[in-house]
Amino acid sequence: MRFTLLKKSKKSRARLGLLETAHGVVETPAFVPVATQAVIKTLTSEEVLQTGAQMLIANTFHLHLRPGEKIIKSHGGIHSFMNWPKPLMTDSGGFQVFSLGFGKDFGQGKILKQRSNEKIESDQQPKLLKITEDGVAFRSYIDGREVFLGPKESIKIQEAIGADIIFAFDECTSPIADHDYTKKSLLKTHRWAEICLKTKKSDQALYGVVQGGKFQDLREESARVLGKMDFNGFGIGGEFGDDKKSMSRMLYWVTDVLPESKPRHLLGIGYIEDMPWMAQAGIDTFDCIAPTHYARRGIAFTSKGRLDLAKSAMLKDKKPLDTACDCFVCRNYTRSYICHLLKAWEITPLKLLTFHNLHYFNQSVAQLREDIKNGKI
RNA sequence: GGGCGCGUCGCAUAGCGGCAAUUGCAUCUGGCUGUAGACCAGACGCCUUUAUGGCUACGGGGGUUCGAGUCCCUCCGCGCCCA
Repeated sequence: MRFTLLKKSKKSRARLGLLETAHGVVETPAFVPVATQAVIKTLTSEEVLQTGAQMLIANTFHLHLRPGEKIIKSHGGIHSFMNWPKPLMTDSGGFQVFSLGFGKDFGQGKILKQRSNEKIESDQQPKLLKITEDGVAFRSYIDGREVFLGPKESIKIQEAIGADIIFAFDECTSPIADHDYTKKSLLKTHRWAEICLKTKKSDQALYGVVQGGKFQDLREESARVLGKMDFNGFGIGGEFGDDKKSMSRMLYWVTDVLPESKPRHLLGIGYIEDMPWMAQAGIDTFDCIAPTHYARRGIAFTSKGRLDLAKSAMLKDKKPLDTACDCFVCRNYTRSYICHLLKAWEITPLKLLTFHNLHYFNQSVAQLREDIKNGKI
């Protein structure tokens, strides 16, 4: 993989770049749709291409559980398995340490939505999994068997899956973890990072993952320590504060320290309205489940905000999802029709909404690239 | 004409003497940011000083009982069977 910086903004840390991989070039900043189980739910790979997607991210933990990396390897890798010709990333499973661990225990996402008195303190363990020095003992949600994933295991699985860019196995920490817990977790993530680098034999690009939660000293330490390691790029993960300002500030701490020449991927963040400040903080790629996830809940993202197509009022609305959008869904279908299909419990509206949302997200980043090119950002 | 069965929140269901009353659908309102979830949570008789509060409620009327959606009588409506 090669990363080329085409332009650096004079107004901010925003940058325009090219990420070249064996499966093609990604123009950055780029949005990366989430294909957890080697599919963008409801769409074929051909349709995903038509949304303007440049790169997808699949998930090591989920693909390891099902169908297992051997099956994928037997197809010659994930690209041919899912018939996706363009670049691919795999997430390491580090997020599942959180989402199936403390995230589940406390019903919390990685963005603190409401203050609570609950705290995760040093040496505390989640209920459903066990975090040790060597990795994490998960329990499969499919058959209940124990599944162990550590830095070595994750890398070996990711090599078998065969994405262009893979991530180091990390622990994504919770917004309610205290400084002590976050620091210990961070040091372990750093030790795991070394093991990942040592384990990898393939020529895939490997990104280290910066952690450190909401704590400036830890974020900076993480960026500094990982930044000196021989990674091809960096993921920025973990919790992201409790409002957009603190999220943005947190990114500056990190991009201040990370080597400028290497690509940065912000893990799991990216509503439309987040894109500009993320780019301004120096983020090159980012993934987010929002467009696909919300689509299956009947929500369209539009230039006027979110639109809930399940609301009965939509049944009489003959406008397209977004009057400013030129995707095939907006050219050919009305809100009324999509509302009808949702109420009739048909599966097609989930596809139409997924397509539109992805198209809209990809259009928005394309516009962002234009804005950087034209010096607006 | 005779026999039997059934009428409970928009629809469908539970209930077999302590009930403003189960569940599903529908409806409404929230939530969702490296995806286990076409998901999750809440509301859904009316009123208010939102309360271990008041009122009105299980087809209509009457009765038994401290207490009835639940038992009895009767009427109305619906269904099935026999003539």
